[in-house]
Amino acid sequence: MKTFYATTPIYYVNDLPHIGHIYSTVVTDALTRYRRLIGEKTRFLTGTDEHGQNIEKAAAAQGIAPIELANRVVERYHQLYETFEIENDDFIRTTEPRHRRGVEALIAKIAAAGDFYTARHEGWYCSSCEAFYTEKELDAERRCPVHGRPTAWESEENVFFRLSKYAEPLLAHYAAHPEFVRPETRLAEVVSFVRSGLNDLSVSRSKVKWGIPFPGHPGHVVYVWLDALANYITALGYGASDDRLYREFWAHEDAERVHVIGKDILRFHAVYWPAFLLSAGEPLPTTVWAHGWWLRDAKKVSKSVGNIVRPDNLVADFGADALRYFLLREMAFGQDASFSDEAFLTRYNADLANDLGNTVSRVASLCRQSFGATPREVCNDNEVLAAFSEVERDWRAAMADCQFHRAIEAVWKLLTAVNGYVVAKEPWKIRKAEGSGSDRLHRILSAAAEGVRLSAVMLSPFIPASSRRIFAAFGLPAEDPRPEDLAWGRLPVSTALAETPPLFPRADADAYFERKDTAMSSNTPTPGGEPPAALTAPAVDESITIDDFRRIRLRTARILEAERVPKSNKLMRLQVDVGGERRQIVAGIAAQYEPAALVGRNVVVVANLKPAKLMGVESNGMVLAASVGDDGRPVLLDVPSDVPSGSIVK
RNA sequence: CGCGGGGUGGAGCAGCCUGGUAGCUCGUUGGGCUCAUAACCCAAAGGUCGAGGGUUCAAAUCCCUCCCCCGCAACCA
Repeated sequence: MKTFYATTPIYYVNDLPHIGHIYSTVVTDALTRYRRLIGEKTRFLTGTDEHGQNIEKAAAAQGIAPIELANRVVERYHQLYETFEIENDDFIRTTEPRHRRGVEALIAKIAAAGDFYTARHEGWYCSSCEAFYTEKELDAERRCPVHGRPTAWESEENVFFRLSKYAEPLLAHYAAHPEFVRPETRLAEVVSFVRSGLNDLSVSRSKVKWGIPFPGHPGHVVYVWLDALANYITALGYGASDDRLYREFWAHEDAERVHVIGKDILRFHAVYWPAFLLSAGEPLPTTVWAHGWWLRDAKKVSKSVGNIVRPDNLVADFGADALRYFLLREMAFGQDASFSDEAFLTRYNADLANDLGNTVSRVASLCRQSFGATPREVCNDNEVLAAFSEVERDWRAAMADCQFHRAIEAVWKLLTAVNGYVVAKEPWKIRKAEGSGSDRLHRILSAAAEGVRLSAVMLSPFIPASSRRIFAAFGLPAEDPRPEDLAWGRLPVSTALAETPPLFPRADADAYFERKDTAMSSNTPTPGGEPPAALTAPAVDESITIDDFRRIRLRTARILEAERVPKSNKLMRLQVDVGGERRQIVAGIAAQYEPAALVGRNVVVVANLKPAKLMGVESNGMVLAASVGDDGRPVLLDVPSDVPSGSIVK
């Protein structure tokens, strides 16, 4: 039997859930719900990645054990999944014994294939990346290119995986299975990366303690990615005595295996992971689907807190389905999209309130007013039925290619067809002219109602809770639909209908933003109650004591010289006089100020800031400036010219 | 040559791989309907598809060059 297995990435517990995590999870949920709806046997896995030095450190900083930190974040995820009705079949945590056992089994197989060897690994190590860098990759200060943090020379005996051996087999696999990476542009990236040559991969760490001990190498733990990627099969019982799920959903010729990921972790999923599996002699995933990123529309959204409406507020005010809908509809799956509150409100009102919600209430209320029930028969010959056949075909085609936005668009065509049909047939006039016993009236309203019901069926993977409410509005049980419900003519006949509240009450966008403004700036709680805890960062007490403040030495200073730092957009090199002492300060004001206009100005500087190099220029302090407007444009603070330089500011 | 994404009617986007009437949503204008959440339906206006060159019978789409914008990073100490 054909089976379908979908996974999200496992989320690093270093970070609280955000829009990106929600998106990956909602997408995978929608995909799995769809496959189940068309009659496939599905399984949906998500979970958390809990090992690594970063977790170790974050936990230490909070004075708790790593597992305790993980437990807290996992709890957030569970709350989040409940809010969004995520129907995962399993939730794996890499700290679970079943995972460790599976990783050990995978490592045993790779070892048996002769693909591990030990060697000395030396290099400049960044503890934030948990990665080594070559001299070339670092700057003059030997700082890590990712974090800009200092690296340290480390030398350790490591286990290496013969990744280089799999370059050719991987390329052969990509060529034979163009669907292995989607969208296609991403496959091209992967191919070019592998063509450029693969280095063997260090897969053990001795610096890290918080991880799975590497079998046969005391003092070493398994490299986080080898550990993490294995979750996709360890959760199926790989390496356990009962591995039925693994055989059914992974190692089966009719098993489809899809990893939904963000494009930032493509390399790990499309190169390392299949190489591990090839080595172990296990089947590869069918498809790695790399989606784009949600960008924040910087132009329109103010960075000051007042104007930002966060997703948790949106959920509190409009419901999780509204956000699910927005995420799936707004992003062309695979590409980047931007998230803005204006776009959300527009989608909400135009699509959910006006089209979907209004159509449901329009048709339901026509039935209720005419018969107090659903029509007494189902009409099998009408324009809505014709539209449905076409829409269902488009919907399936779009979903087969994970084009959620197109699938949704298709369903909207059916809603438009229903509305057009109702306008053309004018059932309210028929009721007046012929009464509620009219055959014509029953047939017309049955066609309209059946169109709405089928829209709800096709939308159920995306907005499950709303679909159930629509079913209830038409006298059906408020349950997720089953494959047989995806056919014309399943509307119950002559079933009493009760009045139902609007599905998506129309929102007044202007009032909404205004209210949010006030709520935020006056620091009062949101009227809708507490936002879901899962989306809220823990409160931090940001007050400092007077002693903290005294540690900052603020002084007035006079600018003696100013010149732009070569090849820099923002940096200005200043020579200032601080009470007789001359020092060089670099400031990010070159875009706003002309050097000549700065000379002779009196400013405030932080005199005891640790020196730093910016674009290779040393800076011994910081010039204070107000941050103005959305883009934080710096405006220097002026000091009256009669204040002597070097005066204390407090 | 830092990495990546993008430039398509007023706004936001799809189409580009697999050349052949430029499509969707919002907005605007006019009309229709009054069952429905001031919702719905119909129609119209509005585009040198960033610029230039090339390939071709034919280019938004393929090739080359250039310009501009946005993330991230480098540089906001």
